Amino acid sequence: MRISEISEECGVSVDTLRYYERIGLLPPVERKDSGIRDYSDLDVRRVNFIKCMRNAGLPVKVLTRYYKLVQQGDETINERKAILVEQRANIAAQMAELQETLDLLEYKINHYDKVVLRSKNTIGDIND
Amino acid sequence: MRISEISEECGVSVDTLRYYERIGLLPPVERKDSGIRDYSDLDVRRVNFIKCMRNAGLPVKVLTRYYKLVQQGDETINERKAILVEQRANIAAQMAELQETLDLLEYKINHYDKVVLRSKNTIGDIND
DNA sequence: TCTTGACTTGGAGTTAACTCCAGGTGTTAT
DNA sequence: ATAACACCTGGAGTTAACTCCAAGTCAAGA
Repeated sequence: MRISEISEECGVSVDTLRYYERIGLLPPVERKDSGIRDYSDLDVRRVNFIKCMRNAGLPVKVLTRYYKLVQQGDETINERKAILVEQRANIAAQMAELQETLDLLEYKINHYDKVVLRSKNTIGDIND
Repeated sequence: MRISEISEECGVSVDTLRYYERIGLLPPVERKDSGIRDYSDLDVRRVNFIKCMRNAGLPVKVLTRYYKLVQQGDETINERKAILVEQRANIAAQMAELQETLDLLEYKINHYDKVVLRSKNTIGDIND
């Protein structure tokens, strides 16, 4: 699979794919004789996973560390799991914060609705 | 209120407060005769709001635009509300993505648990 | 064969949002 | 009055994560 294809399939730019490889987040990708990258199905799965994690804001560094451990084999299973557990906690915390913000926005939007309604009859208040 | 106080109270660094003022996210703050900033209660509320929104990832630019509109008065109420509504949608979408990531992490962590258990009796599998 | 388009590399540039610094001024406690 | 400390400014530096570029190579169709 050529780079443009995996890029398309995973929704990650070709520049980003090469960048990930450069920094070691992706392993050195197989090449054809001509030197052109030839991504495997495993690569596709990995890129998809990375994309999902990046979407949630996991730092590239964390993912890189994770895959370094994967590469080191079974001794690192506990450490790997610890990373995932930690990131799960981070995301849960982040969701709680988003919910707070959402509530505040809800309140504000609601407030605007009231002001807009009121100002049809009386003089509008300033609100911020 | 001095800058270190509002910084403490809102959990925003003094550098960031001055930075926000420089870029127009905060209005020019009142000064004492000596030139030292003197934040008002309104400023505190605004900084708290900004902090909450920044926490949720709202870009500084969006917040700046919002406050420019606030400053322009009541004609901009609909536009302001539209910004809030849009951001609410963004956050909701973001939460959905986080949930997906959370589910995937849950699955993986669970998978690790199984592998760890299994490897107590048999030979451990590679997992990634 | 020639052109077109996708691929390669190393390195430089970009963006957001801070964060830090040097050099200077003001305020307060002893 | 002098030391210590918080404040001021303009500007430079930092970090993450890309994104773009120039100059060159390779493969496939007219």
